[in-house]
Amino acid sequence: MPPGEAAAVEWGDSMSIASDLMRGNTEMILLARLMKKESYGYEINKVIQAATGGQLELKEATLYGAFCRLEAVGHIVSYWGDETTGARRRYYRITPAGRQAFAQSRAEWEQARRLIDKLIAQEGENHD
Amino acid sequence: MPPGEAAAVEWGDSMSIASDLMRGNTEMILLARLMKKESYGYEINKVIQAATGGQLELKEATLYGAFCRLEAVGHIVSYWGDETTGARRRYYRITPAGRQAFAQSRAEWEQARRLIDKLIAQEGENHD
DNA sequence: TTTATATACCTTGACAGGCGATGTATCTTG
DNA sequence: CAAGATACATCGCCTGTCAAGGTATATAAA
Repeated sequence: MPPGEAAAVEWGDSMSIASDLMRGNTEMILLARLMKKESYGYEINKVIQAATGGQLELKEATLYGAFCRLEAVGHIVSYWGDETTGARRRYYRITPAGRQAFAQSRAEWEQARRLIDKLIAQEGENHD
Repeated sequence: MPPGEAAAVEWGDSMSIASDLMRGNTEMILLARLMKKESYGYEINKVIQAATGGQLELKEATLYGAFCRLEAVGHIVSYWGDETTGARRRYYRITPAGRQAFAQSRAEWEQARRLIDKLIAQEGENHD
């Protein structure tokens, strides 16, 4: 690792508790991207990697599994792009129900985040 | 629900995405309690409920499963209390390795939290 | 030409943590 | 005596993530 480069949170490798930390947030993160613009799986994953400085990369099985669940409950819809060159792309668009679900997810995340932060606060620790 | 009472995050019921949000944080939360003082399962769960105003309650199967894992990897040790009355209690004490693991977990949690918050930030949302 | 790399999607089986359900035992309160 | 609180434990299920493998097209290097 080049000096000065931060250690990535390697989702899925031995030193990572992180895939459990991500659990339940994957769909929210995807919806967040689709709030900004409709897009397709491969690009969304690249954008997430770029936005986090390479610290977060969704695995393909996780990514497509999440898209599948989101479409099944009507939070997104998909359609094939009309690319005349290169690999085909399946585009996703968020639905009104998806926007609502995102708002709800964000609220639940913020509540959970507050609770966890409260429970691991350092005041009063016993160092015997 | 009485007016003015906040809706609890009901871990495990139908409207709750929350048990997935908790995944991977259970052990950290238990270690956080044991940093403050050694204690036993039932009490720890009550303290967690009190500290979160009833918003978070670990299920017993979750609680004891987590203690079991923590002990298996040497992050806590357990011993039977010497109660002469009432139900027996299994007490837990955090080990030096457990303190180290907690510090690491907290760092990973904070990193994950930052990443998630960044990815769901609202700037630039597209409301077409 | 062949090979490798990037783009782009999909599926299968295994794994692990959380949960509902159930069981045990003791003590207190009505 | 029945009910509820205290206190611990276990079983099997469910679900999201992952490793591994597969398909196909385009471009760059050998």
